[in-house]
Amino acid sequence: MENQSLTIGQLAEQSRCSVQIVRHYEEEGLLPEPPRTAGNQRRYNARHLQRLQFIRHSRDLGFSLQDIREMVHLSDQLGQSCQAIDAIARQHLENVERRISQLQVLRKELKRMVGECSNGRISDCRIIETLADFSHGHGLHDTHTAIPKPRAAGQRR
Amino acid sequence: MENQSLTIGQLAEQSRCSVQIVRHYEEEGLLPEPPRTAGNQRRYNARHLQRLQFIRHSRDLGFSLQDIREMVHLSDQLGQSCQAIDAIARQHLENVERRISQLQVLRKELKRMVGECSNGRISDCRIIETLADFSHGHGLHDTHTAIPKPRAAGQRR
DNA sequence: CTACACCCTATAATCATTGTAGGTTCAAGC
DNA sequence: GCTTGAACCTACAATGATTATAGGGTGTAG
Repeated sequence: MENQSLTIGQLAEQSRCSVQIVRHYEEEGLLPEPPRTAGNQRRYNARHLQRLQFIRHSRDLGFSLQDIREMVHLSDQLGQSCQAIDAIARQHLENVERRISQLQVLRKELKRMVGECSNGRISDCRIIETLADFSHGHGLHDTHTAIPKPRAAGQRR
Repeated sequence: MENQSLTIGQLAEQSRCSVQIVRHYEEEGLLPEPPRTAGNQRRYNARHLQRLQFIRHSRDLGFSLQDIREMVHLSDQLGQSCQAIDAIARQHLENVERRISQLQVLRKELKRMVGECSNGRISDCRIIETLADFSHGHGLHDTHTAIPKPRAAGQRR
């Protein structure tokens, strides 16, 4: 059991996060405040890393920080039932499935659009026409699903 | 050809937008500044409505305001080729398709997670375990696709 | 002419993340 | 022991699209 301490930079690297976002998660109450050196720098241990990876993985799966906050707090109470966590996950799964069907409708319309464009004059452009024409229902009108936009990955540092 | 003028509220209602967002689109250069009454209130005509519907439909399809700005400006130059617009649409279609496959991977993992949770104690919870376990690759790591989050619809006013 | 619904501008909040500015600390090499 | 430079610190602003709030002014029906 290697008990060595990690700098924030090492922690970030090992969890595919930016250094800033690690500090942000601490501020948001997702990651416990680590001890500091005499010079005020954060020093982390393996448990911090584990929690950060939990957060990062959950974000990859599209959970909101609010969802993750709840799951993290729930998971600290080991004796409790995990019904609440299951409920969050099921709710999220529903959102994902709704979002997938919306995007499939959308893909269909986009495909039709680009298929019909013959790269002619703009005055004849089917894309413009399609976008301007609002009269055909396309089932996209109740899109209140909270799938967060994926974060940029692989470009920290 | 009914040439009556619309208040901003009427325009918003007919295009399923909020009043605030109409003003915002004007500020962003997507919607031309309409004439005003002596008392400084905006009065719109049918062409404003048409453009706003173009914008709204494009947003429904997930185009960014930047995309729409380009398309709107391109579409004002009727003689030009519509290659550029086609390129924007194709690019967006690619983003949508990438996003769909990501979400499908994600759905699979979520389904497995909720399937394995037996609503027992948190100490045995498979969901927590799955989220904490970061070791299995799941192909979600390069998610820099710019599909905008769908706006809330049906709750303006 | 008075209500009152609707309009006006300006500014802040949302969400998750990145970027910037200006300063401090740690550790390696000399 | 001292210097250097990378990595750290805090604090704040920006992103993108939209909603919300505050504090007013306008238009029109009764």
